[in-house]
Amino acid sequence: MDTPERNQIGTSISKFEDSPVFSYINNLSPIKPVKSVHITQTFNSLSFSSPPSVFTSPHVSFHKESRFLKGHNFLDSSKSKVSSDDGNKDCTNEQAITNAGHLYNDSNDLRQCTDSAVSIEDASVEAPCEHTEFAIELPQTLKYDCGSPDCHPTPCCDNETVSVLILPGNSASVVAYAQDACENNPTEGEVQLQEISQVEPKAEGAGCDWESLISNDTDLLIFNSPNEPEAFKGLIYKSLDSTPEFYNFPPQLLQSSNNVQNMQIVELVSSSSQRETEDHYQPGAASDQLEVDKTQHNHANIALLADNPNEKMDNEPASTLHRGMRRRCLDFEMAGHQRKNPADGSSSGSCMSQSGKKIADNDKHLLTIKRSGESQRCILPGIGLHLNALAKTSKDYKNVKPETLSSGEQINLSSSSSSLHLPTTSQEHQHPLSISASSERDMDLAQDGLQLAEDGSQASAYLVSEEFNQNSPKKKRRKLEPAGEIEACKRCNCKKSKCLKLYCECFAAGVYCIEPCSCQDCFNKPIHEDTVIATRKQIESRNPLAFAPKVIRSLDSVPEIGEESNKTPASSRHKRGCNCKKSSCLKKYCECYQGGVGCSIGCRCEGCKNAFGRKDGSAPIGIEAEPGEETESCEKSVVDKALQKTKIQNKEVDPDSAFPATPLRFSRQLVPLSFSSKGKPPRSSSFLTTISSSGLYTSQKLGKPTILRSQKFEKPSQSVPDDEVPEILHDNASPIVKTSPNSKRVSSPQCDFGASPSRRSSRKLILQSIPSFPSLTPHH
DNA sequence: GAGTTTGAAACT
DNA sequence: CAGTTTCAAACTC
Repeated sequence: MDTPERNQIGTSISKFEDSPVFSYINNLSPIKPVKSVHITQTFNSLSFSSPPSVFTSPHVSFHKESRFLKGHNFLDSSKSKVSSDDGNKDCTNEQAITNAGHLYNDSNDLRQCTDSAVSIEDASVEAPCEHTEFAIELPQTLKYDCGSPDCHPTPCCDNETVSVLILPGNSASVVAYAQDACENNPTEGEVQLQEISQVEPKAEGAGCDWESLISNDTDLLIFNSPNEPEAFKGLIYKSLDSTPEFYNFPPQLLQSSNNVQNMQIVELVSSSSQRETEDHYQPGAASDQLEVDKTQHNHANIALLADNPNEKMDNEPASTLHRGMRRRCLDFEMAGHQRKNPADGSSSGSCMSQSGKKIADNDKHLLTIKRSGESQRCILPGIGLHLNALAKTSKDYKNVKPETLSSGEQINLSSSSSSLHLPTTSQEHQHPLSISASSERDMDLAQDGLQLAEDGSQASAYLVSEEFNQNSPKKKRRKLEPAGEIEACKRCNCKKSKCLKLYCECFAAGVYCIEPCSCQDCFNKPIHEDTVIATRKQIESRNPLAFAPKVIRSLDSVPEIGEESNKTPASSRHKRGCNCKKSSCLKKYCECYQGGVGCSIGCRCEGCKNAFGRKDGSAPIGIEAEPGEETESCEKSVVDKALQKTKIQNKEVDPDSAFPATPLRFSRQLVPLSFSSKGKPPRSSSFLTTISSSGLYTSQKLGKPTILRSQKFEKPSQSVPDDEVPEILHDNASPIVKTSPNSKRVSSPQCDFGASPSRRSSRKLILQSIPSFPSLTPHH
């Protein structure tokens, strides 16, 4: 009860407190609001803390991603469930999505959000695995400004709130619920139904998976109290400022969540604006209302998206997090009850309507989140969606996209082109089936979700879009997004591999091919999910690390999402090492170079001149350090820049110097976590976090987080490159200053990681006098 | 945009 | 494990 949350939450909480649920939660609540921590940090901590459970393949960076994925999942799930027609919803969805995707990017997102001024009032979701009902309530106000007339000018973002709703549950329950609502309130109910219908298909199966996923993923805050009918499945409080809290949930809770049939939800944010919205919003009432109201008023806020407190939060009281309330249905039958409940008169109707709205809102929240991410868009270029995530996300995205599109912010979502792709909200609505399908995926998504989120920005979007497309032909294909995103969307151009081999960047990255792909006879699509998975498994059977990120970064690298999180430890290396003979490791032909890492002993390259670090151990040329630091995504961006520079500079000077440090940063923000399996940054945008492919797939279909986890765990190596680290790290560890031929001094990437940003700054220092090869390098 | 180069992936 | 082939990205023009 005493939880700090209250303080933060403020008034909203008070209501909440009144509710038994609240008290219950409090009792349980392990959750503690995390305050100060930056979101990015949170992620980091989170992600790092746990190995990339999601992926089989070891990805160092994944940890972070994984969590994001979860977030996505939630979002997705919510989306799926909620397809909202309302433009408002769209907005929310967008936000939510953005949020999810941008956990890392928080700062950016927040900024954007503020700009966008999206406010999400509430989201209450009920997800029933069994019965869980997913009611998302959105206050009318939710509509925030997206441009919809209804929307309040108040910028949600300002208030910031990003709320993410996670809905696990079976869609069925939701549907029923909707139906009830319809009965009660035909108009509202219909709308809801529509939305719900979309969701329905998935829901049932998914719900359970979700839970498991969520629980597994841990990152998610979900927990259910089986006992309580209405028990919250999960509440997450989070102050925007403090992102991290999510993870704070006690394990117990998490576990409990597994048991729980219901899903949880979450989220959100809140800001004064939200509150305002809430105020506007008046819950219909009725039995359900309580829940709804709670949700509305007391939104469970999830810090998931937490934005950088610095940026946005500061403005906002932040404190408030909406609480997501979920009803829980102990029994499937219960679900039916719930359905009835909603149906119950006004309440149901109102609830329904509300719920429906809420759902939509939830999505919106997601969207809103995305918005925040918008800023990120650009940044995010790389978010890669894993197939798993994609599947889910796609669905979710679908929902979201539309909304986002409506808001227009979506477009921004960078790379997330996915969002862009998102065709339109309409699609979502149109394709309930897809949603159902998504449900499974969603489950998986929970795991992958993080990735999605990360990748999400870009890849995910793509994937999603694809899925949507495939799944729902009806749907309007993704609205093209802003041109900017398109870049991120770049994909493969496979002609003979059917995109089922590692030749295919998409496949290798664990994502489905998307429209942007120019591939022929592509099987790497959700439609061929089975094939993809089977193929993937085969490949993994041969090489368990086949889908692991090619560039392994030392744990140190774990950077905070925020700023330096990107910093890759100096130890970062290419998984297998390159075998370059003619490119001197100075071109993207070289995977090491492409990945922004120096060549290591493991490389068999000839005439290595890798600017990031030579095989011989010679210190990488100044530039190196930076690139290494960045995540793959970042790397790509960095690399690209570096390459460009190198091209320019190299012509004159050694390529080594070519890489600029700055780009990395930039990229980082965009895609902090992600790193493509290949490390193919090339695509710039796609940094999908590589999720272990296996994990993804498994998660997708199976929706069994556990399995995935196990898999993931199996591959320790990926998770931590410690092995590699030693040499490199050591080198890096010591802040080595390298001078680029250009005369720039560069600290080794490691330095960046380990070191504070200050180092970076130091990098820029130019030391012409210093020999290109720093004696510093410990290596021979 | 076509053609070439390159090196990873896949195959033997 | 080594050698060869296939493949698609990266690169050049």
